[in-house]
Amino acid sequence: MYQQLKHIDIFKSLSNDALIEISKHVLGVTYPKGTILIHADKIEPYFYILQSGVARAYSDGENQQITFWFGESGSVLFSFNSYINNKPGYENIELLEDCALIQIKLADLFNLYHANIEIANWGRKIAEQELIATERRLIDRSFKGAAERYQDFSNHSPSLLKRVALKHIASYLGVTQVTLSRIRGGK
Amino acid sequence: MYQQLKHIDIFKSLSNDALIEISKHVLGVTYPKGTILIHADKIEPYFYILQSGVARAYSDGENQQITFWFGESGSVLFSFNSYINNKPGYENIELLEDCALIQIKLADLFNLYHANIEIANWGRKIAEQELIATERRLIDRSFKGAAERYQDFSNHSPSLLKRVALKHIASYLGVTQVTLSRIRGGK
DNA sequence: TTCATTTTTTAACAAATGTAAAAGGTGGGC
DNA sequence: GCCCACCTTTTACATTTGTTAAAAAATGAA
Repeated sequence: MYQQLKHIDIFKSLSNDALIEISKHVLGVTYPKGTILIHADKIEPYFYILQSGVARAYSDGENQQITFWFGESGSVLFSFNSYINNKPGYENIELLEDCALIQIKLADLFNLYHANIEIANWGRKIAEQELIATERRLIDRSFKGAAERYQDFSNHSPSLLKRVALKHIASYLGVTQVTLSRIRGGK
Repeated sequence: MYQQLKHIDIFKSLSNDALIEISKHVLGVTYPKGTILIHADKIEPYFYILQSGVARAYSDGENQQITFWFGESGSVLFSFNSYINNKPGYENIELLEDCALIQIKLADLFNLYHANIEIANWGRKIAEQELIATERRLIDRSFKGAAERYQDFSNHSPSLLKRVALKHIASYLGVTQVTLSRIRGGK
């Protein structure tokens, strides 16, 4: 397992010693397209790193589903509220393709955080990177119109644009599917 | 300084030993209303904890300012991109009242993160809490209408509603001042 | 292929929000 | 107290986006 982790981007900042510690607790898993890996309103005990495939996080509203996150190879994938507050989360995570993932129990990860200072700081940086990306998206919702957000998305994530249904991209961008269709049609 | 930190909420999860370590590097400071404590496009070298007063973070657009964060007593206050990536940030932070703050150099804080595992995990939790709050706001922008976002804001932050100019609250909620005025008028 | 299902686009209309300008309100400094 | 600057509300109109429904296009399984 150690040999495998070594080549994954997110682990590249770690020393060999730290990586060996982590590798004792991880498992490679695969799930088919359509799997709901994380369920809303449940405490989900695993943390995943996506190695191949695409996933989305969404919440259910009264008459709509809002997709608010996409993951591709290299993304970390977990129930925010389970991970952070040990409480049931608000998001479902669905695999949009067959996926290969690295799996680690939250309990094991927390033990590592409290036993190994290098891993604790690695975990800190993961949260910080997610934070800055999320805040940028929030700000963009105010500054940029829907058309510009769509352009940015196509520029930064051309592969998601090809692989993910437009209805999911529409809600990710904060518009209805009809509006996204209008934007794409250039009207 | 240690005696002072002891009574601040954000430090309450720390052991005495860790708090003593931190207290060696912090300084209590005060700044008047109107001070721009953090400047966009600069690497800002300090991390602050707000003890009294109110602050806002905003970015400048072409013909508007977007406020995307408010801080009250207990909030942490720093340039995200300086702190996380050691690069110039995108936000200005303005004090909306006279403020008392605890100040610590980022360089010192990072040294503490790498020297003390308890402080490293404390820093991890700070980022995680900001992350979950920011993601919730992003999701609420899709699920809730402007009127409901305003209601939530008044319920959760009645004191901000009293102390902060409505034009700042409007952009925080993602609407124009005219729309906010309409919502408040019940129309 | 063909059929059934799902996704995407289009259309017509309704609702929400934005823009610009004016009027009213508020508070600080002289 | 008065004036000035700034903040908030109001009005009228323009624009964007949403809603609903239907048609067209794409997808996938037998």
